[in-house]
This record gives sequence, structure tokens and C-alpha cells, in this order.
Amino acid sequence: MRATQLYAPTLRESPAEAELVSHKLMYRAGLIRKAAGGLYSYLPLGWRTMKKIMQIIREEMDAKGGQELMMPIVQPAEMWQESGRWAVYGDEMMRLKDRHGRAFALGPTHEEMITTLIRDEVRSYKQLPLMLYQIQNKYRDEIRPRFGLMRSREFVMKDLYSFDRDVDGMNISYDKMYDAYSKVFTRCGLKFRAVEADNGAIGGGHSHEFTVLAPSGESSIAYCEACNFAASDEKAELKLIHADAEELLPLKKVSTPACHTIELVKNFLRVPIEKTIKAVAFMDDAERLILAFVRGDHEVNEIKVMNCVEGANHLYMADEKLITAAGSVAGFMSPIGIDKAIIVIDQSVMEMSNAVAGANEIDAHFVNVTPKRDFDAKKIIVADIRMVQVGDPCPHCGAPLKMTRGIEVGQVFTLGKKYSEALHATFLDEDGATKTFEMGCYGIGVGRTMAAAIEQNNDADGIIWPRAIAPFEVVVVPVNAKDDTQLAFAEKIYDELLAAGVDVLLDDRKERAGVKFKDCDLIGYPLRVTVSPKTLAGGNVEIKIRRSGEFMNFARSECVEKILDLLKNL
RNA sequence: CGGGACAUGGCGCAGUUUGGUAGCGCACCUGCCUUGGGAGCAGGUGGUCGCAGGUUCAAAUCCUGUUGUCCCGACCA
Repeated sequence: MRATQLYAPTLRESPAEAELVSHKLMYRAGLIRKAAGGLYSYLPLGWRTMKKIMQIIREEMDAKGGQELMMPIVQPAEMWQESGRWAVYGDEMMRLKDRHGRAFALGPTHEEMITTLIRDEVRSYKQLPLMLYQIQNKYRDEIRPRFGLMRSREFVMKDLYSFDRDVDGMNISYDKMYDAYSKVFTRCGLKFRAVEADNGAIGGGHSHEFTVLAPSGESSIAYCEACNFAASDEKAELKLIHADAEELLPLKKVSTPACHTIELVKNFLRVPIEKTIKAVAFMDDAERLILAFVRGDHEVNEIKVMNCVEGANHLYMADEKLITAAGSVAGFMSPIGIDKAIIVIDQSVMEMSNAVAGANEIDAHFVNVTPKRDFDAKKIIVADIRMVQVGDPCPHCGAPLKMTRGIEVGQVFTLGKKYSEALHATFLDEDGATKTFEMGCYGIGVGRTMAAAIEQNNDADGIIWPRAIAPFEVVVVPVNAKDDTQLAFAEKIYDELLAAGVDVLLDDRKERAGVKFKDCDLIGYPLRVTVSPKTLAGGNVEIKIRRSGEFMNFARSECVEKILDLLKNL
């Protein structure tokens, strides 16, 4: 490819709306352009990288027995109604009607589609296991699209679905995918961690998120350096630490005027924050009030709360009215003496004694609260419902946990029979019995992977592509393309590199050297080959390694070989 | 949807307070010149100032409405 024919509009400045380095650089380097909020065009350079990532994914999926297919983006409402998700998915699903008024959705994911496809075609255990995947646009009408490709409304995703006879088979498929994902992200040159994750709305059994480590990431993960435990902050389980017994004092109501936050209460009553119990009020779709109680210095984990309340699919912050109706007061909520609510107590709260909690009336708190004595244990749910914090003991080995931020680029799930049951997808097993498929699903955000790669590989001058996903591996730059000797020399090297199988760009633009160098650094080609009067005179070429900034000179005769060598380590 | 900000040429911005009919840098086009780190000179193209309505002799500027965008919270690849 020649730069004079390449559509790669680079910018000196980034649009004011771009916040993240990766977003700015993708814009400036001419990889993407925005069409509307959360909707982007991939320009040739960006698409080259996307295609390279997709190719790596294909190779790794195929290596595990995956088969690529392609399903429709436009999906009929019926299959979503059948699985029950037409109602559950909510506003995030882009819906449309055809000319006859029939309802459709733009696929946010394809469990329904693939399951209905399979149930009609796969009848025998002999056809199993099956792993089918596609790489395709997905549509999610995000509440807040942001950070460029990190969270967009239309995005390219690889989604693979596995179908197995039984749970053992499903777990084998899961392990294969886990391994394939590790290989994909390693090949893309990313530093990542596979972390235990919550299954979220998709439901099912166990799950891992593949998280690229980056301070700008939206997800937070907890990990242990002593063992190999790592989990998303939503998922991370907490070990229960038993407290030492103390002498129990009698429960007493005290006046706490205007102390509606934990901070005010603790200062007013002069108690350490660990001796307070705070409440967070949620409601679900059925408008049931759910009160979650944790220690004052802890944070409530909404997902954990949701998971332990039967029938709750979504949680919202509770209406003040709902709290009043249940006989309590926001700011002074208490598990003592309230029955019109679902009470969820963090396990660590049950270990407390002589603590401070609300009194369900304005300007009053209880002191000397001892949950085991004062709470009616039959009416409450006790569970691990708090957010992990730095220093909490590792659930596996007990060592203090550390936390870091990351970008979730892929996730693997076991679904079990969730969809196959709902959609009646069955097969005949060896023993002649009708059985329901055990499924798994596995997604990779391709654009997000590209963005994450930039987030992890950049400097003040621009992107530093890992070789495997660089839009071009090498750029050949004649310093002055108007000089025929230089251009001819550069073209020769370009041809030889092409012949050697290198993905190479010839920057034959008649721009000044500075302009071309700036563009090279901005776009981030791993290697630059410079041809100039200086190098011509010496009969050699100059190589610049983008990542290290190192310059080196090689004799013309050996330069192709040297470039091939250098590329191996980039 | 709640809170905050913004909307002026492809990009970045000034002008709005105090109405007088749009400007700067970059990019783009032409010519000269220059060619190892976003050069210089000269000339040029492009915007009815998000949209709609109102006030006024006159609106980018004031008023009302509306749409879009970005940032902070609930979603997820």
C-alpha cells in the first residue's frame, strides 16, 4: 500500500469531546470517525487493525473446533418473547417494526437466534458437541455511550455458543474457550487477567471476564498476590471474619437530631465507623422495598443483593414514598421493627455487637444493637452483600486483596439449560432419552480490544501498536519523495518487504520529512525504515523502532533480513 | 432519567456580558520556495453562528421552546 492512495486523515488536535487517550488517538490517527453518539465509522487504518484482531480470533476459535457462521442482525420478537427476554431487556434493546407492523429487534446478542436455529436442526447426541460463532455488529442502546469504542451503541463482537450433551461436556467447552481467549489476548499483545465474574443479566453458571489492565478502565477488579485469585469487584466473595465476643449492653433508643448520614451519626455519638450499621434502600420491578444493611465503613454490592432476593431482576434506588409506606424514614432506617420490607443483612453485620443503627423514626437511632439478639432472624436474609475493599482477606487464602482497574474485553459464561429449556431445544441422547442442551456463550468486543490495546500502548507521540495488530507492520519513508533516487530506492525495499510477506506501507507522499515522521509516530507503525541522502551515501538504511525509539543502521543488502528479525520481537 | 457544561467552516477556538450583519490558528486549494521531526511567503475555497419561534429598524449576541453533544451516577463486549 502506498500512502498517496491511503485514506488516513490525521489530525493535529483531537476533538474536545474525546476524553480517553485511546479515543483521542484513534481519532487523531485517522482510525475512526463518529457518525452519532455511540456510532462510529472505521476508517481504513482502524479497520485493518480490526481485521487483524478478528483474524486472530478466528484462528483461535477454529483451533478449538469452533465453526464460523452468520446470523441475522434483525431478529423477530417472537423468539425473544419465547425466552422471556423481550420484556426483561428493556430500553437497551433497539426495537423496530416492519411495514406490516411486526416487531423486531436489532440483536444485542444471539442466544435466542442460535438456540432456535439449533433446536430445529440438531436432533442427535452424535452431532455434539457443537461450537458455533460469528463476528458481527451488535446493538445495545446504552444509556450513556462514551469513550469512543469503549462503550458504543453499535459494536463488533465475536460471539460463540457451545452445545453439549451434559454438564461435563459443557465444562470442557468452557475450558477450551477460556484457553482460546487467553491465547487471543496474548497474541494481541495485551496485559490482561481472567477474573471471576458475576453472570449479570445473561444468567447461568460460572463465568470469567477477561480484563485488560488499565487505570482508565471502567471495571474494578480485586486480586490476590499470594494465590492466583482474581475477581471483579461485583463478584468478589468476602470471607466472614468472626468478631471477638464482648459484653452485651441493653438496646437503647437515643436522640440523634439531623444525623441522617453515617458520618454525622458517628461524629454525634462518638463511635468508630465500624460500630455503625448503615442502610441502603432498593426497590425491584414489582416495587417491593428491599433494605440492605452493611457496616458503616462498607459499601453495598447491589448485584449481590439482587442475587439473594428471589424474583428480583433489576434493582433501583427506592422511592422515598415506599420507605415511608413501610414505616421507616430515609436516613434512619433500621432492621428492627419493620416488616413491610425485604431485609437483607450483610454477614459481617451479624458479627457485630453494641452497634449503632437507625430507629425507623426521624432523628433517632438505636445504640447497643446486637444483631444476633435484636434482629428477628427468621424474617431476614443474611448473606455476603458488600463490595470488596482493598485489604479485605482473599476468599481463597486469606491474604490481603489488592485492587486495580481494567477494561473488560471478553467474557465466558456457562449458560446451562437457561435458554435451551426456555426455547425447548432438545436432542436424543445415546440412551434414547430426550435431553436439553447444556450451553455456553463466549463474547469478545473487537473494537474494545483495539481501544484497550491503544490504552495500554501509547506515548506522547501517539500509538505504539503491538506488531500482531498494527495496521501496517513497517513503513518505508523516503525523506524526500520528490527525489527520484530516494523514491526508487525506497520502492525497491518496499517491494522486497512485500515479497517477504511483510505488511508494509510506502510513505510516498511529497510531504516534508517532519510531517511524515509525526504521522508515523502518531499512527504507531512498529518499525520505520528511513531512506535519505545520508543513508543513500552510506549504502544503508535506517530503522527506527517505535516502541523503544531506538535507531539503527543496516547495510542495504541485509536490511530485509534484519527487519524480519526485528519484527519477531515486536 | 437525575445533576453539570457546551453547540460558531473538516479540527481547535474567540466574538455573546454591553445587539450593528462573523473572525483567528490548523487543515484544504494555487504559485514560489523548502525537504531528517507537523517550515516560510503570496494568493484563495469554505460557515445565513444546532434547529424553531419571538423581541427589535437590526440578533451568533436578548427571550421561549426544541434537538444534539460531552462530563458525573444506574448498563455491559
